[in-house]
Amino acid sequence: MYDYKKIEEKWQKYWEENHTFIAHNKSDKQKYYILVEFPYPSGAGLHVGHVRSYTALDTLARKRRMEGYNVLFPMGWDAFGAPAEQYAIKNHIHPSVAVKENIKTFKGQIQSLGISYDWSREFSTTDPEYYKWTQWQFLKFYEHGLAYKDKKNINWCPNCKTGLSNEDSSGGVCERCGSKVVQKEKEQWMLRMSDYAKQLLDGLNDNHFQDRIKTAQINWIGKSTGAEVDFNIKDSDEKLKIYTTRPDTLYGVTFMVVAPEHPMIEKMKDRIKNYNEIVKYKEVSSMKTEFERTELVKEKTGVKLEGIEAISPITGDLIQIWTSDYVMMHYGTGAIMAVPAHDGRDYEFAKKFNIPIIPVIKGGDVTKEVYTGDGERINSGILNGISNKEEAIHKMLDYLEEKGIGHKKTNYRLQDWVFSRQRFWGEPIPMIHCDKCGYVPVPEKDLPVLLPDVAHYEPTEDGESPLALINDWVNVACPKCGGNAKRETDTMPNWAGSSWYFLRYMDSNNEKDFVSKEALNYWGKVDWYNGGMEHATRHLLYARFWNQFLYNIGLVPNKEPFEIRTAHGMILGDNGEKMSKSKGNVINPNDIVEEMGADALRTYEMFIGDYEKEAAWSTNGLKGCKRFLDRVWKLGESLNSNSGYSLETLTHQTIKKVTNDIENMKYNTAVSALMILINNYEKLNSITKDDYRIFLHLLNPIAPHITEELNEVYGLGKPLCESSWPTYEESKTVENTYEMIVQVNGKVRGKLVVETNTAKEEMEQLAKEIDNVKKNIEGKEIVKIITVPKKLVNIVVK
RNA sequence: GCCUGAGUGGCGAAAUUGGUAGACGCACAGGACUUAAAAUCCUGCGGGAGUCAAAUCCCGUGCCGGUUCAAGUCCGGCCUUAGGCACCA
Repeated sequence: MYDYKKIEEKWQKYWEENHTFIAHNKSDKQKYYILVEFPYPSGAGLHVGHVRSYTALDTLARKRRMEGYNVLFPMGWDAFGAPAEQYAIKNHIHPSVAVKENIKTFKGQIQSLGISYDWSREFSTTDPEYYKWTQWQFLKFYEHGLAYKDKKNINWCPNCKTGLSNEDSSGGVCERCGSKVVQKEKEQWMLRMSDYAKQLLDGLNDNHFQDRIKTAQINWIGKSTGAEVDFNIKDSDEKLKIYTTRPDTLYGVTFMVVAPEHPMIEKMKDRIKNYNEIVKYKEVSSMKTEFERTELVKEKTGVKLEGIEAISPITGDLIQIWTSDYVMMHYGTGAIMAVPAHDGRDYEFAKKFNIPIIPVIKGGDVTKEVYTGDGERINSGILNGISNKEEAIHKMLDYLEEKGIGHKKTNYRLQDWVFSRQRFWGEPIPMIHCDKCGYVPVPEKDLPVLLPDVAHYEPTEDGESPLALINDWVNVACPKCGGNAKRETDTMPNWAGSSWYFLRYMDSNNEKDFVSKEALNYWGKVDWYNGGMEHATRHLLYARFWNQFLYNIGLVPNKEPFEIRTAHGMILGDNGEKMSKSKGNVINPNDIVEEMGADALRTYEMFIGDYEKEAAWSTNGLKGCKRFLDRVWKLGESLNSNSGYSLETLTHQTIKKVTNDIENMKYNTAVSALMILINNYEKLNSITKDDYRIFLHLLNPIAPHITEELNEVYGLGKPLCESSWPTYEESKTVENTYEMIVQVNGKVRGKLVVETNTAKEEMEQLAKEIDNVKKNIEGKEIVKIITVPKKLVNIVVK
């Protein structure tokens, strides 16, 4: 019927030659910045899931341009990191070569879809021209004291031979290879993200993220409010500082627990009679990963610190001190006051080790692990008789502060970002270590620190970066004293490059600066950022942290980088499972473009279901959308020479519906509105050119090729991409008549077409005249009549 | 355990935010065209009762209860499911 392939190629060429989608950094138009997460160009090629979000935001971008905005809609590549490296090792080619190949494949695939990206701004995070600035920004973190090196137990993947962030090792397994993560003590570069916990939390009020995304970030940051309280150690100047959210239960403390790594153990070494036993316990628990400490070990373990005791700051009672790995060193103060009567974990521990339990809240059920909030305080000194939780907490806080024993304290779960990876394929951390001067930053003029061109990049056995083996790269003169020094061989995590790429797009060819001030001021924030739910915590938090830092040191004009953040749902295989080679349910977008055309694929992916939810692929559903496009094509054969809209009301309704639906990401109902319109056109013998043009225009952002072609073939006007988005008149979306519903006791007993402006009294009159209604109210008493204009009449009878 | 969502025909899903439940599409069935098939077009399509056919009636949005003239929508309590957090003090 028509050669979609030819048509798609033709219009893609047209857009390219006419620079239709090139964004300009100077314009009288209002700016609008739309961003979809850039892909990781894996060897597997484009996934139909990519097509969903790219098409969705492309639809928005095309509409915005037609609405008169200067739209920035860029695309690039996130290509550092383990997958590219693994792929390269497996196939015995250099990662940079593999990345280039993969990018070529991806780009070709994306271009065949007709997404309106501004390709002039394309870059890869692996381009030295780009990672030069990633390194430069790392130096800014260092300069401002936010990058530091610290020896600490890190999550270590024995298979990938690299350190992992908490984010990358959740569940105790390596996110990439699935191996069991172990603990390893290593010097790591860290970014002080925990300093930003409050700003990252507060900033969420300054943008419009979808609630589920906002909630995920709030949970991740993990704010909790409570108090820090000092317990004196008997016969010592030492104090044991604890953190609690329930200072109102202070009278119920019967023991204390410190984390095995708590520094007090070392300090009190001489007084702890069973020190050897404690050290042994510490060793055993340090072997366990966080995951084992929290998930696998059901039974509480611990050792009492013999020889030292704490003193309750409010009762003066002596309190035994234990160590147990159910207390974490990195949260709060690494020490807790245990209230076994009202905390499940403390209760378990007390039960096992026969420690006394003192209830302080009436009705608090210890066996059910319940912290009963409200209930009368008993055995609680100054709090006795109070039954409101908040009141009790406040009273205790006031008391603690007055006596100088404790104070209010807010804690966050968010930790510092482990920024080192012992890999080849990442941005080298631009630091030099000199025995005399310590760590010295690489001078700006020497950036970028390029990755050396070598033959081997497999990780080393001892866990050092492969870069450590390359002597003439590692050995370097100290920039400060000129003496012998060594380069840092750790590289940055994959998340580094993606933490500021949205800024670079504003001015991606700038050689003098990471982005020019003018470009930053013009484009400002990303107006609409879309990406996967899997990035709602990590990537999104890192990027916000990075941007907030740049803002705080005066390098970018906005504290929050993204105004709107949305997330698409995954596309699953036709069996409802995640697409994977092993399950044989992978759909290759290339094949679909080949067989049905890009427009059919795009239309189907927009029609498949709620954009935010996951959806199972259906080839039959795809065929239905192809059928729809064929009917759009055929509709051109029934044009008459009249002008104006044949179906004025429906046309205005459809313009309204499609316009609003695209804004609300209700693409599925936008398509269905167009299906309804074409169904109605087909019932007419012929339609006008105006009818056809408006229809093509509304469909254009979703199916851009076929609509441009038909617009040209029938000489309906200038290309749609160069025309203004259709507008509707509210008054014309309203029908002259409507179907009035008549109910008796809430049940539909009749329907009647009446004029839209029919008065209430007349509606009631007409309602009572319907035979079936008469039948239903006959011989009964009318209690009342509810009349809703333009909708219904409900007669209530007894 | 805590925090978000979601649960509607055979299937993907709609429902103006309290006002005709199932739009639109798929699948299926019957018919037209064809030597035939595909494609295309027309008709039907939640379940049940009723009828030659209708009209009409009953049931139906995870379960139980409530508010209301009216509930998929609001309230209370459960169940299932997806995601986030989690010995976090």
